[in-house]
Amino acid sequence: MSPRPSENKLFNDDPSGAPPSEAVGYALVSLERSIDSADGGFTYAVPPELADLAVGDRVTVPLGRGNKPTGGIVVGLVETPDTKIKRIKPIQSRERSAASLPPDLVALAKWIAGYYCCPLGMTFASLLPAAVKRGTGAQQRTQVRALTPKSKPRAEPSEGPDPAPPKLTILQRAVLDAALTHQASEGWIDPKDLADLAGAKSTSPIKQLLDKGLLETRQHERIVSDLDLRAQRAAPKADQSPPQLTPAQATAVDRLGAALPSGFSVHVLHGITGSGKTEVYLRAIAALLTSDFGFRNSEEDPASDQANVTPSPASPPKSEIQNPKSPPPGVIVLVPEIALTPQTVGRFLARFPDGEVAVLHSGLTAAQRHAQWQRIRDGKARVVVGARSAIFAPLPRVGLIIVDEEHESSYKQDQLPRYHARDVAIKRAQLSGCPVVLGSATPSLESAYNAGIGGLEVRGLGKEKTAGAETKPPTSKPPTPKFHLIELPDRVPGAVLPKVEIVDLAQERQQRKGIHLLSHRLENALRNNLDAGGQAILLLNRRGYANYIACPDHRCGWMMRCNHCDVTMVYHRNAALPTGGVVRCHHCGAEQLLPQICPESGHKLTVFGLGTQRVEEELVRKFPEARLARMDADAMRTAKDYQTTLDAFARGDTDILLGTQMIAKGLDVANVRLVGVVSADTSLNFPDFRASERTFQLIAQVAGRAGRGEHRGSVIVQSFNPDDPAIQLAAQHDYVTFATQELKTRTETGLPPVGRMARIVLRDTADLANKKRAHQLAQVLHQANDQLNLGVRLRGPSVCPIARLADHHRQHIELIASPPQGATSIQKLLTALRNAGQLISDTHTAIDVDPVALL
DNA sequence: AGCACGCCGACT
DNA sequence: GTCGGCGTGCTC
Repeated sequence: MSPRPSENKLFNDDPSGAPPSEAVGYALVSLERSIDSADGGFTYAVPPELADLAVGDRVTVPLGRGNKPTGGIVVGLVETPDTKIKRIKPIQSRERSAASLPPDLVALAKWIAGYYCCPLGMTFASLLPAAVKRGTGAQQRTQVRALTPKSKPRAEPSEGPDPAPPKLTILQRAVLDAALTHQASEGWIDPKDLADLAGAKSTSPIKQLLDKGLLETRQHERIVSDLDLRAQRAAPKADQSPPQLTPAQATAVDRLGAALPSGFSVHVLHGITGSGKTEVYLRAIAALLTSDFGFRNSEEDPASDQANVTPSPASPPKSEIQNPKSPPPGVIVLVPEIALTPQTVGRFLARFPDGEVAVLHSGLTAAQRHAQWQRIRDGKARVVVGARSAIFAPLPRVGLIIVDEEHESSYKQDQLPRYHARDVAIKRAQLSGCPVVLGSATPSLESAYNAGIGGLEVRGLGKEKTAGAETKPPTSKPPTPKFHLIELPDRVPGAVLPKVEIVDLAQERQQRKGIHLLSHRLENALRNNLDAGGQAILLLNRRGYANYIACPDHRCGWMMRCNHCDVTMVYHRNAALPTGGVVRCHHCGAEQLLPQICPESGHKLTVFGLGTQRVEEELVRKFPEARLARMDADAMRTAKDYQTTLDAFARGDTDILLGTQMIAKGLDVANVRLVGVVSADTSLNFPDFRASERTFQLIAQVAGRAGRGEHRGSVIVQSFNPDDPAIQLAAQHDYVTFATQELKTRTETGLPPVGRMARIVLRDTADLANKKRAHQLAQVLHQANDQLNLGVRLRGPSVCPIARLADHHRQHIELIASPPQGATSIQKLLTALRNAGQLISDTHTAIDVDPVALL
């Protein structure tokens, strides 16, 4: 094949700047550059040979003086371009169709770019894996199939008509039969596979058949990848059949089953730890896969009012994504990255056919990711299990979305685009007209609020309708919870909630000399548990040995801080070093040897505070015979370490597993009878309005690891604040009371989820210039806020809780909006400034809508 | 993001 | 007198 000449001509003959006369239309192309234009892209002329260009196609266009070839996504097609555009260049070429995006993902990207204040091109960069763009691992393969007269009638003039079948050897006959058999089910096949199928040792009989004109070939793109999901399939257990459902599970499955054909809806699945949420997911997925109901969009548009999801003006008309001849629906299952273990994936693989499941996570190689992506896009894999970015899985049609452990803050991306996968999931479900399930034992307060947990009256549909300009026709609906609540209040039969005990560390310290990170109570419980042959989990949400290195002289008061950040350095022990260890900054990674004396007063330095290393040391001292494993970011270098450690623990080869929050999720080991929280205060003392919520979640989640077998589990929580409601209520397994109280506080303070929030962080190596810019921006924000009469509360600029990070001084401005129109007013304010070019997210400016971290 | 234009210091 | 520093602004 020779290159099409017209392409080159279009690209070259452009001296006058006039659009080529042969343009058949114009396309709005979002470029893979950080260009933030209001309409989302640049206009290019569509050359005749690309007359069938569609939204979602990936194209190469000339950009700038040098007409540098630049990649982009077609986000719109128009007949006549905007007259304000001086010059319109033609699209250079279209990329392979395998790298194009389904139209619903284009609509989703537009929403994300608008809502999270991120240039559309960057949003696409995050949506479309680089491996897919580059075509990593793609190889052209020759495939064959039997040539039947129907499939390709071809005149063979040299041989003339062949009424009699040519003579075939036995092997050739076998190959042809195999090809015909295969063709009935699958079609094309690799020559090597066909030879294997026919029992031939080489492909030479295939060549013979090709020469005889009985087989035909084609070139087919295939992605070479060594990811074999079958290897991850869960080991066959004794009970291969799905377990009997509890009544609550059965009700949950029924309700989700009823929702499947009914368009968009949101369901909060609040199921305590061990209540069998995963089984509910599996049943709902099975129901979806076997269903044959038609495509249906939601009649109303409730997503527009949900706490974190507001419609963008770019929301497509329903007809744009409606497709009368829909492919069979698939499902996306989001799981926190940390929980994406072979065990988790194995449960899905064990229940659904190998070929139907695809897995997406950060550990895949580029070629593996590409291969998974393509299987999803081609409709081969209908069950997608993956971490945050799997919400962008290119399923031809989405019929169900599940967000497991929806409260997990790791669903929020901390780089551009700063999206929250849970909220994107809700938006995608709305665009696809399908249900979304948010599952958790400790739902985020956002979900609790929207589902009516805690008895708060959610601002209903009616009220918000009156607020914005782009509202829907008024409804007479009374204010009702926007999300449906499904509860699994009991553990599956045989499992009982553990008993939780709180140990007052202040009291302990009075009664006992010396430094003990493990209280008497916890120590005794560990001893008894060991003697009884039980396993234990110890949680401490802090790495290292000690997090303060300070001068013991109170008059001096020197404390070791990072040279580049405004935080204290953490001591990490390393016996191999002459100083006994290093000090490390957990924010910028700076590291140096542990200093011995105070640089100010010359006293010998002391270390205090606690970390996993120090607990490990104490455990070794107090339980020398116990088999101990430490699991934190320092001890786990690779994903494999993590797996090995977990496997050993699951096998019972480890008595005590000590670790940071990475051990709090998903671990399901029957023999864990004791869980200890070494310090509940680390998360409680965080300068963040969500500190209580995080503490409750952490304790409840880790407590859920205990007593999953026949023995009732026990949990010991150590704290200097034993009376704190978050700790008390977690100990009582009382999520609803906690949520009720916390939502009351949030209502009083106007904080999320009742109010809405965005945060702008400005950073610069020059402190003064940074402050100045922050004040200017705040002023502009105030002006626009007053002019548009939006009523957004503006706080700051003020110094961030971490005032300096990696040599950059940091200022922030907080935007808070209260209901009823809070949902939209922040976005209106940000969009107004963005379109006026006064708010650009760049290296100095980070805009975080619905922030989860406020440091 | 690139890449160019543009206006001020140390060099052949 | 130039080479080149990276500040500012534009790309359909």
